[in-house]
Amino acid sequence: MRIATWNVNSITARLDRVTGWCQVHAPDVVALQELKCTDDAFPTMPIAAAGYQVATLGTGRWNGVAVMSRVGLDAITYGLTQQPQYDGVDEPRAIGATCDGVRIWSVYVPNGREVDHDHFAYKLHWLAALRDTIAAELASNPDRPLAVIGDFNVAPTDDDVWDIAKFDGATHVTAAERSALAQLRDIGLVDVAPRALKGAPYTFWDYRAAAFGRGWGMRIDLVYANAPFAARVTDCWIDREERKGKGASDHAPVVVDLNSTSTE
DNA sequence: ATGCCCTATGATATAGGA
Repeated sequence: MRIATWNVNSITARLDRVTGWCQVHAPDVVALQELKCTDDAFPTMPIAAAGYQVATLGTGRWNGVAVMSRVGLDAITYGLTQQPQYDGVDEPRAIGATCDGVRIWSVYVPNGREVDHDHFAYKLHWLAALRDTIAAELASNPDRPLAVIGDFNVAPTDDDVWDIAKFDGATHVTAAERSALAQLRDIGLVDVAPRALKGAPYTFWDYRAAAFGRGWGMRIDLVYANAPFAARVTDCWIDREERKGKGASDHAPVVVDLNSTSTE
């Protein structure tokens, strides 16, 4: 079973890239982030033509998440339990679905903007709500494979950015954000380490300053898996090829391959 | 080395990205 996560930075702008990538790599499940469109505007028909059912949560120009699946799409959950609002708005940043017995959460964690910004406090609250939501699912269904995948907007370690000295005082690398990730791991999730096909294992390169060509990347798109999921992982890798060329998202897909349970 | 930004919007600038 092949599962991918990809911040596409607009599904309508990236539609041909997404369907083309699916043709080449044949994922069974794809978690999308930053749809930047409403549910009504989501290109459901082209995605269906590519062979995928899809569950979406999108409200417009910002945020938006989805799960695409060609192996079933059940028990869809929209948003987190007690998800905090930002500026009075329930933002579309999390969607859960069960695909062939595997529980998948596609998440787009708030950016935080600046450490002294309201958005940063919102980011930490949002991560706490994510922890609580997933902890409840793990408690009620401990043997079911589960993974939270998506754009976490946190680099877990200093090695996950191209130059930690450049991040002094910046978001994405603070102790508070990394502590929130640690609390997520404490409920029984592990960070499934991706294999870089070339260079460092980054998943994001800013559009500005030719960051990709310079290797100025970050690993912020993560696979957080429970033990039953992690036990089935045969490979995890980052498709940096997809970051190249005109019309690329600023994030590369992260792919995780699982073995089958048919021999059990 | 895959190049000095990209996207959506009540657009002709702006917010947001990280």
